[in-house]
Amino acid sequence: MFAARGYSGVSMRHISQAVGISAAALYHHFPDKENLYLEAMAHAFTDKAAGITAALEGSGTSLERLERFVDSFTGLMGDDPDFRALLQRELLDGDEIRLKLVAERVFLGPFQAMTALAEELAPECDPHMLAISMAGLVLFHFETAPVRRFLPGGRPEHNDPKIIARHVTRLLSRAFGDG
Amino acid sequence: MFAARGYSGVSMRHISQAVGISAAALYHHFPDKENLYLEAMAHAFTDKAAGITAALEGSGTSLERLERFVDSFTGLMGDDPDFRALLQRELLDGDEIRLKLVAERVFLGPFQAMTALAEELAPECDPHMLAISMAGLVLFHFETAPVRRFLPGGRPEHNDPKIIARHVTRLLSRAFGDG
DNA sequence: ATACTCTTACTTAACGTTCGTTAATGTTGG
DNA sequence: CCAACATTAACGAACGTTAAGTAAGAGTAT
Repeated sequence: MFAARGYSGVSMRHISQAVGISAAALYHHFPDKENLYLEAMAHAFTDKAAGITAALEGSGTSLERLERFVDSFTGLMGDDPDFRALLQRELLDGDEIRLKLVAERVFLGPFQAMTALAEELAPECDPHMLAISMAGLVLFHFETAPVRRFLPGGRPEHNDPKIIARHVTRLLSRAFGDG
Repeated sequence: MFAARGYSGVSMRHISQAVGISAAALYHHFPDKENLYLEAMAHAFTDKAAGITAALEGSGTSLERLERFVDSFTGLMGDDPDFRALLQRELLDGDEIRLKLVAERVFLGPFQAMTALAEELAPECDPHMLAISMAGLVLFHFETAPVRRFLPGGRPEHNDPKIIARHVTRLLSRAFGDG
């Protein structure tokens, strides 16, 4: 619900109704709405990054690991749209404390592996920026899904994680493959 | 205010206080909150795309136009953070009608020019997907600004539109520059 | 086995605040 | 004088939250 409607778009009564208990009963389990939200986020974000990091840290050439990363990342975003929405809402609404927490607890591991891969792929490039570019290249295709259908050339298959992965892999391979 | 806090995070009384009139007076100018929001959006989105389209449709080689597009797009996002935030909020919260309206009124022009450029750059590539990739490559650097400072290698200059533009241009040139 | 308490999980009812919105009423410049 | 623009006051609904009470189960002494 937070993924779909945002923090202030979901009331305690909405949640209670969805769970099947009274609104007051929620306060038996969570001290207040903010803590409920934080625990929901912590639950949604737990173990999401493990697969990504594993794909990046496995064996193989840098191009093979790049392809595995893109496959793993697109797969994650395709499988869990709520995770992606929560993430992007947090980027818009999260205060300093929450963003720092998410950065350290969720992003740090995979991001370090991504920068390491970035340095292998393009040593003359800023690894931080290249890592961000790789992630954005994937994420934006999911982020724009609801509007792309109204843009010329938009087809349902463009929302298929496999198709997105192939496109992104090809693009990045062209840039860094024959380095 | 809608860019910073979202639709349900801003009340009519908040707006009235910011404008310096009573909440009731707002209803002299707008029939209700939703229409006020829609007019605010329409205002924020007006003429935003003209510069992008111009950059894409000018003269020069495809690589030159690519560079001009990236410069123009990063400049726009750097100059008007509210526009970017509203755009991303709309992608999260916008219903079908609103998204279709934004797609046709704001995105269609530049997106068509982007797909045309994409076809020149990489005829064997899906132009729709490549256009999205070009946009995402730029936007994600702005979107992640608040969290990148907590990630390794993050430096303030990474938020500089010029630096972002140079990075993205180089990346895309590597992919499509040498045929 | 019965009666007792204690804890856990829940209920209904209500608190005070804020929400979007409307009604009725000034104020004011052309 | 009148249309435009503002005001104050209030409406009912929804908000987050709290208080007080209840039903069910576990553990334990009698």
